[in-house]
Amino acid sequence: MISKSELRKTARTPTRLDKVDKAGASLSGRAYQQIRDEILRGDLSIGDVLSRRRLAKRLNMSFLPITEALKVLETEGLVESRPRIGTRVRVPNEQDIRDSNVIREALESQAARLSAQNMTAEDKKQLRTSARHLDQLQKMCAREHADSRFLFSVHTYHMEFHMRIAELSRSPGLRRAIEKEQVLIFNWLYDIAANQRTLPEGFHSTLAEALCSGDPLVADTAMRVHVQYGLDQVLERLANYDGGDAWRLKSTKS
Amino acid sequence: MISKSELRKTARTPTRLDKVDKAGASLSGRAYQQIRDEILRGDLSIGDVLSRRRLAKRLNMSFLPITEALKVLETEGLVESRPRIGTRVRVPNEQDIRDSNVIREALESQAARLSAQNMTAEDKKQLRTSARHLDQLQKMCAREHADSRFLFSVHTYHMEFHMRIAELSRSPGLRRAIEKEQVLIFNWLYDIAANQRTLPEGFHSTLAEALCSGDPLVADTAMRVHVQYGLDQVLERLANYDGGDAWRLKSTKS
DNA sequence: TTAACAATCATGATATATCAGAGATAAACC
DNA sequence: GGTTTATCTCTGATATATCATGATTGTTAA
Repeated sequence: MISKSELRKTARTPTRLDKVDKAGASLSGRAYQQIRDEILRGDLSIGDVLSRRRLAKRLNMSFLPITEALKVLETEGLVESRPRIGTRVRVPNEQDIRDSNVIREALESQAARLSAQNMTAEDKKQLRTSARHLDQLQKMCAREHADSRFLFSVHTYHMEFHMRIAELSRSPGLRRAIEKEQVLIFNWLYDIAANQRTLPEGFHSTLAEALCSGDPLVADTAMRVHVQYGLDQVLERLANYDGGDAWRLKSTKS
Repeated sequence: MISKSELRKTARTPTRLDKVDKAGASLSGRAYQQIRDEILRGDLSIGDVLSRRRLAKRLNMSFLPITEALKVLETEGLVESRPRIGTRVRVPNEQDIRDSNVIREALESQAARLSAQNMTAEDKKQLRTSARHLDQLQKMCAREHADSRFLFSVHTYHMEFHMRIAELSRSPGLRRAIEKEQVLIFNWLYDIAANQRTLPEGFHSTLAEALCSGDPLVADTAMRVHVQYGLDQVLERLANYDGGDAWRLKSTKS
């Protein structure tokens, strides 16, 4: 059994929402961070309309910084905008999910290759521990219906596990790319596949072992299996989610 | 021997600079395209300073659309900006090149895998032809000192060859990602390794054959070899290129 | 001659104001 | 009652103006 404090202890790298960056320097940077966080936290869900003016009022700035922030978020694929109509949190279609998974497979298998070559004994020990914890946590999720708060924290832990591997590749650029792609599918998966699917026994431990083997090809293959798993379930759930062309008349809370 | 008209004929997909998109609709979209093209064409080279006001005057618009365009180009990694100091075409360091290559390897090997599975007989035939042409063209470049106009067109042809493979993966998202990464390193490589290095005999034909084999793993490996080749030479040339902290006092032509 | 300093200039960041287009709404017409 | 149309409000897009800050340059004092 794992307590929450223990959970935090293993995840030492603050690699997710809580990066302050130099982006906080400018107003547009702060707006970017704020909106991004709210999307990632789920405060804004898929399809929610983002009014520049309302956001400006809420964040205490003119809507020019907001516009820039949304522009960036749009190029990152987190929101979508149609001229003179509106901006909303992006609603992905099946192809988007598929593509995202293809790219994720490419990037993370590359990270697996590099990590397998670069890991120290200490790295391996930590990764094995994380994997074991994660497997236990997810088994708990599958068994009883945990509250969404707990589900979220497990999801966060899962994400950090993958980001750890990305870091072990020792390629900052690759890490950034993976983080971006993770972020992209983050809210999609989290929103749609809210109740975790059941995973094979020792799902992450197996992956960790493959990485620790030191063989790039083995690591690559294991990661591909890992990423591919469960794509179909997600797609199936997505099918029930519409939100296609309804742009206005949504919850216009922000 | 290959004529230029023949060269065009084989490259049927207009997948590069000349995309008009819906980006041309808005002023900021047009600005984005224009500036991007000029960087890619080499009219603006690495380190060149981009004054928003001058650009605004030159493109006949206020500098707000320019600002948005540069913001997007910045998130794409084509330009870099320091608050209240200036904006310039991005000057990559060694790590940037390395990372870019790692990502490119990941994405393109993935494309190779998928392509190997998806290609029709017709696709294979066309790809083989393109590869043969490309090999011939590059051999010509290596032999005599061709003019930069010709070098550029060969480089373009090379890029289109890779984009063809990206398209054969049948994953629009992957294609987009590859194009973006290609664009990123495009001007770097073109500027720095202006005179082509000599390539192994039948460099691209070998790759094409691997793809046509239909085996994902073979295709993957071949693509990795292809991408990796010559990275060191590029890095060596980059070392001679400084431009580190000199922000102002550059050619302030735009 | 050189080092410190101050004025000036250019830059990006931001605010405010205005514009044009798309949807929604409701009145008017058949 | 159902359909059309006019208007009204919302949106993002753009222009202009102003601000704070870093860079440059010219001046002055040692």
